[in-house]
Amino acid sequence: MIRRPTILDVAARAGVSKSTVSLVLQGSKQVRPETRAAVEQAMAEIGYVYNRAAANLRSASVGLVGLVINDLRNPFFTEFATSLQMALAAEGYATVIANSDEDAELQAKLVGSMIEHGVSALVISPAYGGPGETFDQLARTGLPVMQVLRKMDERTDLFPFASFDYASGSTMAARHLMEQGARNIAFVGGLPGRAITRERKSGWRDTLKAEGLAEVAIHGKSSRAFGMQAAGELLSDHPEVDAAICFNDLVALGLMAGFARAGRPIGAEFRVVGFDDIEEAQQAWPPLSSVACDIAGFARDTAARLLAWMVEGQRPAPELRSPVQLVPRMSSTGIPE
Amino acid sequence: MIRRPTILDVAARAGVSKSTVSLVLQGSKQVRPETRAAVEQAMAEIGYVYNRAAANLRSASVGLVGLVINDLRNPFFTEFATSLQMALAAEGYATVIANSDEDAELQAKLVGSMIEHGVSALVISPAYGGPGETFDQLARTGLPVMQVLRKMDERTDLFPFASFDYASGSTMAARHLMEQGARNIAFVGGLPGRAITRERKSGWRDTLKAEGLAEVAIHGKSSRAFGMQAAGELLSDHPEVDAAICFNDLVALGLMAGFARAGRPIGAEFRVVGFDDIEEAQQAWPPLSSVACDIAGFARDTAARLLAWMVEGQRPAPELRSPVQLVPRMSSTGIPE
DNA sequence: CTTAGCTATTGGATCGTTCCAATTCCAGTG
DNA sequence: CACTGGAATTGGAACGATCCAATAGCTAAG
Repeated sequence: MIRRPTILDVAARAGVSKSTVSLVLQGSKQVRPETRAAVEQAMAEIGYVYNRAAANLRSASVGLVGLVINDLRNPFFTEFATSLQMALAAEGYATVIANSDEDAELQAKLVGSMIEHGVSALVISPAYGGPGETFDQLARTGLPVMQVLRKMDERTDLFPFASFDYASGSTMAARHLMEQGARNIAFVGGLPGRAITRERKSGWRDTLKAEGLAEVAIHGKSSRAFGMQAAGELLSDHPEVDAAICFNDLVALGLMAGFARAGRPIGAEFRVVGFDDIEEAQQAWPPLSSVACDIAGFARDTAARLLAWMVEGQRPAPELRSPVQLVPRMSSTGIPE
Repeated sequence: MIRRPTILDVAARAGVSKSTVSLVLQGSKQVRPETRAAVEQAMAEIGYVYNRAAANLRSASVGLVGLVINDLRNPFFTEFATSLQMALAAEGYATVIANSDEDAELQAKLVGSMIEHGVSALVISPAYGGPGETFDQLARTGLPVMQVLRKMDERTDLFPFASFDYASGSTMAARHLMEQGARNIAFVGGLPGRAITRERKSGWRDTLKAEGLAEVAIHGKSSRAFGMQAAGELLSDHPEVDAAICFNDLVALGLMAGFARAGRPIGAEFRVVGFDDIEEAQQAWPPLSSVACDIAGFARDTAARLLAWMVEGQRPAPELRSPVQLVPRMSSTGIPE
């Protein structure tokens, strides 16, 4: 295979110096329009492709942002990842998306690989567990790093954290269910002890406590399969429960599928609210009420904050909470749309 | 911010030359164990991080593979992307995942950006339309490029293509539905004219033709929303239809939701088969029959083929088809599991 | 006609690695 | 003790861009 052409080849062909070609590449307005045109034509003719590695070697910044996600298969995270990528692309930054698959070791490798590739910032929704030293090391690089949607369980204060105001969402969901007439509201899903589980439960717990109601909570993985399993558990062990707030929409959808399987309708008899308001929520039957997190907007905000940090050195506040919104649908109101 | 340490700093600290440090980095067994240890300690002490950009500048290969996906939000593609990433990670390659969001222009930009970043190979599930010259240019780079799951609509023969044997899957689905007693089988979803739509329809069409049955096809976007809409259309305009093969599981799930909304049960009265067998298919209610594509296995095969190409220069066959399998579930058999 | 003051262009040094040929080291041999 | 040969180590060139200070080209003023 032949050598890829360099700016020297372009320069020779266009009859200018390499420096001029470099200026053209950088879009400097120093160069005369005719010269620029000649250079551009030469580039097109010999099929020149920019070598970013070489450029970065000399001039620090790479215009590359790393994104490490604990579970890219979860549509909520997929949506975040793609939205962030687009927001950053609009500003001329490329994004490297990687999936740690909840594997802390893999996560450490991915982060390392990204740093080696010279990312100028990192956004991470961390996997739990694993050596916290990964993060110490990361902090020592001085790179802008934001943890989003999930706080790491060690060294939580190393990097600014941005997420949603889940606690209010939880309160809204509980109040809404009680207004609809529900009395025994269970909480389903979420691994116990995790910060995010605590947050998403807190409003529910406070509301129930204020009313002196019993608290039924079934914890587990945040998957559709678990929701289905929990449905069985609720139906057999807690027949008095007449509503559920689910850790996320996947659990809620699984729960609804479980009820459907048992021939029990969702809506007026048993009310369900989820978290995240993924696209599927409104297309399920019955449509699923959910605490909506404007994830695309959140991704844009994250991009803006990250850019402010990278470009102007403006480190964001240590903790940021974006507002959430309850979207009532048939699964909690019983009213078809 | 202070300068990142280089191998020169490491060398100074360890009391060796930069060349020795470089050898250690490359894991050469030329260096004496004691020397290696000293170098490694020095690296740890001053917090050295490898600069891949500089390394790549000198020695072509980057160990970076680009992956461009037309719709990363589709769980099928998400699964493929994450599986491919893991398969490549196991071989020491990093993967850059990008989502073109069916935007050919964005796709061109992403491909360009990846080449600039020096990927040593590219896997692409192309968006439709857009300037075919992007691909000509890509072909001219001589990089190993594989198109997967979808053929680009121009210059289809530029790069090897790997996908599933959808035509057989379609035949299996049609035969299965007829064995279950269905007579009027509709095809729902898929944009008309697209190669993949043709493939997924072909077996259905042939089977119906052989039996002299009428063909009802409703084409449209491959989304849950479209499936829901199509359900209404089927119920009002084609009451004789008693089964449907859907372009993919998302459409099928939308269709089932639409039927549920109308109070029409899925299973014995109306049978549905989807394509892709996404995780949700078995967790939906009723569980969705689907033509299963072992996407994780496919991703592994793709990784292996790509590596053979990259490392040994072994270009894969121009067209590869992985086998598919029909997974009958309640949505087509009517039998609860 | 010279020259100041621009603008447009240029050559050389530089970034942090790898590669290569050359050198040093050292134990073993005659 | 000189010499040999292999292992371990080394210095310098190279990769392809950017950056900077210097220079060439040009216009308008003196």
